[in-house]
Amino acid sequence: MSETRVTMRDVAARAQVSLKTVSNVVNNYPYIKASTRSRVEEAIAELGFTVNVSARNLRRGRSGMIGLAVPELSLPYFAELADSVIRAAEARGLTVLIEQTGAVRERELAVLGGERRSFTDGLIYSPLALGPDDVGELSVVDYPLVLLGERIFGGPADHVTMSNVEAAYAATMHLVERGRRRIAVIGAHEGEAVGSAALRMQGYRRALDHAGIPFDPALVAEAGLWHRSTGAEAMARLLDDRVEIDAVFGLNDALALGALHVLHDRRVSVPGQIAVIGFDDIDETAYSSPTLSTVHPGREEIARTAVDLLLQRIEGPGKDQPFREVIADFSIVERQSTAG
Amino acid sequence: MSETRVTMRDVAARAQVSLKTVSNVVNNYPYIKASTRSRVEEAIAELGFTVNVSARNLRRGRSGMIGLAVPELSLPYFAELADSVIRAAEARGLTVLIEQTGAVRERELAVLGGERRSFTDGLIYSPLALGPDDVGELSVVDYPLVLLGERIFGGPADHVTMSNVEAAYAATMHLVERGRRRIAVIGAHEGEAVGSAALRMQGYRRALDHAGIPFDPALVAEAGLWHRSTGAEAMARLLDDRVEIDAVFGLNDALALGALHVLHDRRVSVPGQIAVIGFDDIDETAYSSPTLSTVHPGREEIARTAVDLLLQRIEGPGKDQPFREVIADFSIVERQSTAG
DNA sequence: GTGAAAGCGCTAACAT
DNA sequence: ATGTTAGCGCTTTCAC
Repeated sequence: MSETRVTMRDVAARAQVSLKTVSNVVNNYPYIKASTRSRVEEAIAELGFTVNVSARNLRRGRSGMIGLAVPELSLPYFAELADSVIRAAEARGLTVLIEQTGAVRERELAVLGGERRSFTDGLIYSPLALGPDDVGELSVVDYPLVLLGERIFGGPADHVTMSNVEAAYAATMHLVERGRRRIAVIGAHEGEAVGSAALRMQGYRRALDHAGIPFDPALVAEAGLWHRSTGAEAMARLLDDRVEIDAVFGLNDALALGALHVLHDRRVSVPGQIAVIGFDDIDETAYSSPTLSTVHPGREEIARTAVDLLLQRIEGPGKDQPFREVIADFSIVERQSTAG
Repeated sequence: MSETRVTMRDVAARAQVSLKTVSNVVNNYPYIKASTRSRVEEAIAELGFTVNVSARNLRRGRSGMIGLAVPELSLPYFAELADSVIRAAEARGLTVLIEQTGAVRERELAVLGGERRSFTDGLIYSPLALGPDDVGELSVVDYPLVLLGERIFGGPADHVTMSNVEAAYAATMHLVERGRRRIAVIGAHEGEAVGSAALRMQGYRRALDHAGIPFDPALVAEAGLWHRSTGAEAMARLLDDRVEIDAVFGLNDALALGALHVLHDRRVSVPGQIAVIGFDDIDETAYSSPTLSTVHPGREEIARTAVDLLLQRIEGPGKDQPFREVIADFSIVERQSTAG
């Protein structure tokens, strides 16, 4: 069934050339006589040769593969991010190896020292459970690393993030400008100083301040995990507590979609009685009922930038530069849930 | 910044043992004196040694890595499938390399002969654009391969699929049993003989036959791509054409969710006026408004089975067995969209 | 229980 | 424009 693998040596013998010439052809070395090249290509085709990438990697000391560590692919934001990273990497000739951490601190740390780091040229790392206390773990890292997200700032690595505070400010102002004053927020993490939750809350409060609306703690609903289910639960709690509300800001889309679901269930009209805005602009927001206004975080740009920074650390001119922090652009996408 | 890599040779020198002994320790070879082992482990820790996987792979002729080719991670079904496959593979000590084909025939074929096949021990392959005519391409494959889905039956590879016809029959009967007679179906692919669309349509028609309901072509809406947007368009077309409808069967959840969206927009009550059922049981169906009844296809089981079959082809007792076809169980999940 | 030697398939350096 | 040589880091016989 499985014949022994065809090697370059076989191709060389068949094409009556040296090993090196075959290698040159395979690697598109430019200076090869056309006749030689075609003879080699013929032999390759006839024998069905493909390079052994393990051998190539060993020799080159590089694998052309980068890791992407995300919490979970079943969270749409990360699935879409992975999609974008794979495309961006492909455009640069890199292959992406996805690792799921489950947003568990232990597993997030394990990824940093895992065996996979030895056959990956670098890592794009999107932690959800790590915090500033873990910066130490990052500084022992001796391979190219790009951080994504807002868990760790000023860490010993390149960092791509978005302007969370400004974006949350803009989202809140979007509601304020439409006459809303009792704006609930879903997804807060009490006592947390870093992370998307804290930053987005900051933007929310800043907008209220700016608009002269007093901050009311009763309007803040916690949600540890940012899933549809927790968003739904938080929304239900707010309604059950009979808090007066005319708008909801979900700190991510999943939360907002969960909230939307509960509002629909309870026959609360959106945006009539309560306007809703989310954050992330996942695909689904364009097809919910009603469609969800949200913050578009520039996912593609983030992915592209992360890959580029990593590539520069791997080989490029950025190899020894000080660590850089890139902040991606955002925009507000207005849909039905805040219309009118 | 980057010191030269620590190799087994360095560890051996430090621990005063031979290369082989270090290798034995790293690979958990059982017969090593405890004192030797701990000395080696100490040296490994002190030097921060990790095995070079490229070298190991080259030597072993295996990488411990399997490919998973899917259309797109941004399609929730495939994101969730990828999640499941990664978990199942991890449990067997395998790493998964995801490849996106974009559901483009050309790219689906390219994956089969791609360079990545040379550092992957096998492939789990979920084509969307291929058909029976492409079976030939599969038979030249000389590595372990497991097919997923319903594009290719009786092909030269192991195959994991679900009982599409029976599941679609059950979904349709679910509507019939709730008194629905004018059941529209969204997502048909005209003139296609294989694939999920054709099989699910078959189940639909069989259920109508069984219930003595005449088949009405006016109730069949095409949708080439199974996205929310195409589902929404198809639903809008049906409504605009004023076809009499009391239920909708979306051939997948995305289509059904798109339809749900349009119904909500047009103030059609679900399930009051029109009941809706989908297919796939993606996470989102539990949080739409209303929640969506659907077919649960046993995603976890499919993933686990696929990994197991592949592993058997790679190393196990199944290496030279005839090709197997495994059909996973399904179940109907009743939610609000068909309740009452 | 441990060591010595060979070589997996490829590419980089240095010829020619 | 092509060939020769050496060796990437590891595992695998086969000795001892």
